Order: sequence, then structure tokens, then C-alpha cells
Amino acid sequence: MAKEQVSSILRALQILECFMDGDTEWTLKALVERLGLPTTTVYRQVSTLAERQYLEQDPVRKSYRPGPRLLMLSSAVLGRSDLRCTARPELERLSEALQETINLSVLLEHDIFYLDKVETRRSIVCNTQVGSRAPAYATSAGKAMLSCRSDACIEEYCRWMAGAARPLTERTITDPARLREELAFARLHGYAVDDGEIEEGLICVAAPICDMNHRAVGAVSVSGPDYRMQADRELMIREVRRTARNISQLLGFRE
Amino acid sequence: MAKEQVSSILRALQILECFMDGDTEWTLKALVERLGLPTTTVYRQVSTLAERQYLEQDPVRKSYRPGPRLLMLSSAVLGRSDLRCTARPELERLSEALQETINLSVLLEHDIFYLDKVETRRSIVCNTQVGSRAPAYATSAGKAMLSCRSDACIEEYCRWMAGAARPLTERTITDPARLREELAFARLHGYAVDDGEIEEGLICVAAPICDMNHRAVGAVSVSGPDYRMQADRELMIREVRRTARNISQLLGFRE
DNA sequence: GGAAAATCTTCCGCAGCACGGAATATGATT
DNA sequence: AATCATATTCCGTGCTGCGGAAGATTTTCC
Repeated sequence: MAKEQVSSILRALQILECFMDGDTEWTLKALVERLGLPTTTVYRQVSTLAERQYLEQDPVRKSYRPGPRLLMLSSAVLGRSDLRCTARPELERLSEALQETINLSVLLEHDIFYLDKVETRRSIVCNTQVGSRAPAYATSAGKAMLSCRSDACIEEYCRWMAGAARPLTERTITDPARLREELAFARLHGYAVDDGEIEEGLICVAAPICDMNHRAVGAVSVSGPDYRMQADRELMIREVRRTARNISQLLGFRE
Repeated sequence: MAKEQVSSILRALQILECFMDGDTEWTLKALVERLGLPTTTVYRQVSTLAERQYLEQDPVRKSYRPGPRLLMLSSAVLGRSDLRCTARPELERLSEALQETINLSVLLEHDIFYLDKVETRRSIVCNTQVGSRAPAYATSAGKAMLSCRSDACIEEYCRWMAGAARPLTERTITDPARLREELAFARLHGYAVDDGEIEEGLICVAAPICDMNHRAVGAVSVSGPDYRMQADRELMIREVRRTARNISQLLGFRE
């Protein structure tokens, strides 16, 4: 599976990925430094992407930005995403019921990625932004999705974590052994909790969404300030789990 | 400018673009037929994209779908798009004021592409969907953006149109000469109208959004059933133009 | 249930294309 | 005006991606 790759495609994707995290505007030099490739090579790739309007070049500053075609692709992909479209009405219902911020996220490598969000008037906190990322070990959604992975996969994650995990707050879990416990709990009960591990005073509860192949393809989470979340804790857990189950079933999941 | 392209990147982009229009699920065979390339070649490209999780392969049906990484990229790009983010609150304000559906679109080649939409309770009509496309000559947004292009560019469009334009309703403009008039009007007055040209009984009014380089990077449009749109015609035009100007200025446009 | 057909995947040798160093153009900084 | 920083073009070499063909695998049909 890990063979027969077209290297120039991989490089082009790497370039596009630069626009995911960090700036939305990159100069050729900056891309060269980030990718560690010869200037000419990067130049050629970027020119190709620009020619097709996936990037566009500021005529005066010479820097590159996402182009209209990338916007098109993005909105088309999101506008047709099974996960996002199916989940949306359920998320709204959940937000209405709990009166807190609801997030939809996916897991990729070591991070979770926010795909969608529903806010309420009440919820002031919550700096999560659609399109941003966070380390899986520090989030309820990350733990919920990881808990559905195979043991081997979890071990691999823990091994990575041992070298890379950094505390974001005092309560952030950085010890692999501790994470294993959390994942075992999540696997058993079908939900995971983040108790101020990513941000002081912010509590999140998440449950995994599975597709027809029983793979965890995403997670629903509710987040809010501790004083509100503690009060209705049991309700939150029940409703988040129910919402995740509903979405899973809509995606073709059967017990 | 049209030189020094990396062909394998172009092919990979073509593959991704298949997921923009038409199905969200493609079998290898279908891609081969659509692209007209050797099976092996397409297979290699698709495998590369799948390896990086831009696509994912259904393990049983063998078909390919957008993968998590493409979702990530998409939401990151949209979540950081200057145009979309800047426009959003203005669109909401406009929708509130006019009580009709508001669309944000971009122009690419011969089509416009819907980037964002704000609906109201009142607006029942309107089948436009975020991520979908429509021919520029049959839409107010398309005409608004075309009118800002150079004469040479418009001529090129008209030449293409002569062979390709097909009527969508009785009123659709398919005659290049007629389109030129419309564009001249739009250029003069700063807005364009679609009077049932894309769908019977649907009227749209659009104005172009320009960036700091005075390029039309998008358009705002309002659409609704003719009986409502006719009544407040002048108001609609004024407000749409104002909104477009506001967004333009937020993007750095100066007269 | 077995044979044939359709589709997906691997193999491999050849050639074209992408690579990247060096030279040139452009434009900022002093 | 001279220097530096960055972007762009040029061009020969060798590697990489191409694609025909063979081999799996799954589906279809009798």
C-alpha cells in the first residue's frame, strides 16, 4: 500500500497543506524554507498550481494565496460531504437541547480537525474555529476517536506521544499510560471527557461517529465552561452519545 | 505563463475535480473513462491521493470518495478564506434587511460557483446549493463579474458562448450580442439582473466584489420569486450594491 | 458451482519529463 | 549607483512516472 507514489503529486499536496496551518499567504522563499526543496522545484510546482487557479499570485507582492479553484473544490467537497451534511441537522438539534457549543471533528494522524460548529447565544467561551486543529490527546473528540482504533494503532500513538506531547494546561495528559486508561474508559462507555486539558476551565464531552464499516470517521462534542458542564453532566453525556449514534446510523452503521 | 507545467500534478487535480461535479463516489473504471487516460496511470495517481488520505477507498466496493485530509484542507481553506469570512457578516446583514436568499459566488472560466449562502425563513424558492455551479451567462452574479473583465476577456467568453450556450428557460440569453449589451449595462450601473434566465419566475440581482487590485473576485446576489422582487426592485439594487461595496472595502479596495 | 467477464492491482523496461544547479531578471535597500 | 534578496528562465542529465501486459480478485451468468 505504501508504494508506487507519484512524488510530484505528494509535493504539490504538501504545498497546499501549507495553506492549512499557519498563514494563508506564502512567498516562494517561505515555501522553499518550509519544504526544504530546491527553489526551482517548488517554483515549478507552485506555478502549476497557480496556472490551474488553485493558488493565485499577488501580482505586486509575488506571494501566493489560495485561488478560486481551491475555494470551489473546498466548498464543493464540504457541500457534498456525507459526514458533514448528515451531521449538521443533528448537531443543531443537540445545540438547541443543551444550549452549548457543538463541534464536529475528524481525526488525522495525531490531530483532530474541526469540520463544523454550531453555537448558541449563551455560549461565549470556545475559541475553536472551523478548519483549525488540536492534538488528539488533549481533546475529548480525539480520545473518543482514538478509543475506536485497534490496540496496535493506539500503541503507535502512545509511542509518538511519549516524545511529542506537551502540556497545554496543568491538566493535560502527557503520560501514555494515563492516556491508555482514558481510552479504555472511552471504549467501555462510548464517550470521552476533556476536563480542562486543552484550556483552563473548559470541559468537553465527545462520542465517536462510526460508518457502515464500523470505522470511527468523526466525533461529536459539546464544550462549555466547567460551572455549566458539571451541573448537567449526565444529561450531556447521554445526549452526545445519542446524537453520535443517530449520525452513525444515518451513515449506514448497524450494530 | 502557460508553460513549465508538471503534468502529473495537473492529472491529480483533474481527478480531484471529478469529485466537484457529479458523484462523490468514483470507481477506477469511471475515472479512467472520464479522464481518457490509461488505467495504470489513473490507478497510480489515485493510489497516491488515497495514501495521503485525500481520497479514501471503500474496502469492499473499491470505489473512491473524498478522504479526511481533503475535508481538512477544504474546511481550513474555507475557514480562512478572506473573501468568505469577510463577506459572511455582510451577507447576513443583507439577508436580514431584504428577507430574501443571499448568495456569494466566484467566477471560474465559464461558470459561477456558489461559495456561501444565507437563507431566511421567508425564502422558500431557490435551489442553489453551496458548492454547486451555474453558467455565468444565465446568472446575475456571472454577468456582474464578467462585466468587470477586460474587453478582450469578454470577447473570448462571447466566442465560447456562441458554440456552447444552451437555454435553461425561455428567457435565457444565448446570443453573444445580447450578452454584450447586458455586460455594458452592468459595467455602467454596477449591478446585473437575472430575470428568469436560469429558472422560471426566479429573479436575481448581483453586484461585483473587488479586491485591492481592482479585480472582481466575487459577487453578492439576492434571489427571490418575481412577485416579491419586482415590488422592492430599487431597494434590492441599492442594498446589494452597498453590500458589495462594503465587502470590497474590507478587502482593501479603494476607489 | 464453475467458467467467463469485468475490474482492480502489480510488474517492468523504456523514454520523456521533471529535477535542480547555474545564470538571468526583477525589484528592494543602503 | 551598487548591493542584496528574491523570483524566474534555461538547459543537460538521470531518474521517475508512464503504460502495455500479465496477474489477482471480484462479479456475472449459465
